[in-house]
Amino acid sequence: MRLVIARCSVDYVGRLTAHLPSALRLLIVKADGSVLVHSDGGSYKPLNWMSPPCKLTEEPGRWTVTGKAGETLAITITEVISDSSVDLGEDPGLVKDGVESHLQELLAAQLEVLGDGWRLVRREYPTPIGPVDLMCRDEAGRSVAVEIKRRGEIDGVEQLTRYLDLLNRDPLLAPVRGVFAAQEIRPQARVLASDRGIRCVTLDYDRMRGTEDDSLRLF
Amino acid sequence: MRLVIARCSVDYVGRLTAHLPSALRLLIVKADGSVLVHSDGGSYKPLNWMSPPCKLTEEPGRWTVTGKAGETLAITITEVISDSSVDLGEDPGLVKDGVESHLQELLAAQLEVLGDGWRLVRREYPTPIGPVDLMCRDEAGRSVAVEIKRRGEIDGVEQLTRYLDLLNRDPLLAPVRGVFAAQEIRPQARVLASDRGIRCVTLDYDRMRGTEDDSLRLF
DNA sequence: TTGTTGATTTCGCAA
DNA sequence: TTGCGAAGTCAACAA
Repeated sequence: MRLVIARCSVDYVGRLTAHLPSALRLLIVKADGSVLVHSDGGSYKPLNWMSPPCKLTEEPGRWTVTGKAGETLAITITEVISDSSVDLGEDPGLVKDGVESHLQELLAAQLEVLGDGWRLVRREYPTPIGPVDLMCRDEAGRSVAVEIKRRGEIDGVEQLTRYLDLLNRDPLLAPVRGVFAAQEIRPQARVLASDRGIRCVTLDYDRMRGTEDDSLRLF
Repeated sequence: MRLVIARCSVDYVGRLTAHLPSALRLLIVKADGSVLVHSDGGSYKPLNWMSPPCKLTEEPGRWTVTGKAGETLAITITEVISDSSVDLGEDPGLVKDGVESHLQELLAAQLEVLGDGWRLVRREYPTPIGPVDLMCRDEAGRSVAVEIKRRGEIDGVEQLTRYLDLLNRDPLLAPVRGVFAAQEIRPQARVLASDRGIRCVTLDYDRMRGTEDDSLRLF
């Protein structure tokens, strides 16, 4: 990794055209050739960048980075404050926990959260417009489509509605009811779901994870 | 801006829980207190970070960054390779060109892409649930609502559907047809649009921009 | 302040 | 490889 503090102006031409007037900035060149142009603020997103795969050509006072699809990042450098390189080696990578797939996994294993006697038909039940998170049968054997979100918003209710419209055209499944399950459900989403006869269920992630731990402890 | 090259492990607890095993990484502390943890690869996104507003507490071998909503980023440092600071000053910021608004502008000026004899009623035609990108009349004077996206996905079709539902309640406009125009339209969005009687049009941005240039060259 | 929409989105999974 | 949905999305803009 190479770190350069320099006064530079930057021009990007690709999906869009963008220009950065001259100023002091941090330029990062990563091992894969990608380049980031950071200012001393904003967010984690650079002012400008080039994603790998790309190629950096260096001339005095001018860097040209060319991407795979022909995008170019042209950096004009008028003053270099510092320029250093360091070998960081491979990174072992990030370990995440707590995302939607885990919620889906937990709920699939704990269908009793939705109702006693419920059975799982399958996870990621395929439809022409995308997979339904969980397809179930309730205690009376009736079809239920379950949409799971970390945060329940209107989009999720729309998504479930589309699935239900489609699934209800299948005489082998119909009638199919809907359950919208999320860690947190926004009031607007709750209203819309209610209006469409969709049941909302708030999931307690910590408790569900705890239940999983408990069951593991039994062995 | 402060740049530190250090061997560190990182733990984030917030919306999710994440852990980074010990490795050599670049730590960036920006003027607003935000912290980025970068490895020598990936994209412009850091492995881990804390967005402003936040507060950095530094003890020997341990940084604790606390966000506004109580999220914490704990960095345990076992070896410091380098540690330097530099004042970059304010950044003049980025100037962009070529996004969705430009597509809308181009299509409004080249309605023949949609059909001969079409007329523009207005851009950003207002409705109670948001503006329709283009409201037109076709060669026979029939109303057409046009939704423009850079990439056409299901959400865009839903959006246009909501507009059409609403517009068709207005006897002065009804019946209103829909056109979904985008540089690239995803198959699922195409299926949904087709199912709802919405016409899909793929826009060639470079060609449309070229046409604009051609017309400019006439003067 | 809150909600909505776009993004040079990036990232990860599955077909 | 490609398509598609999620993201600690971020960020700009309107109500």
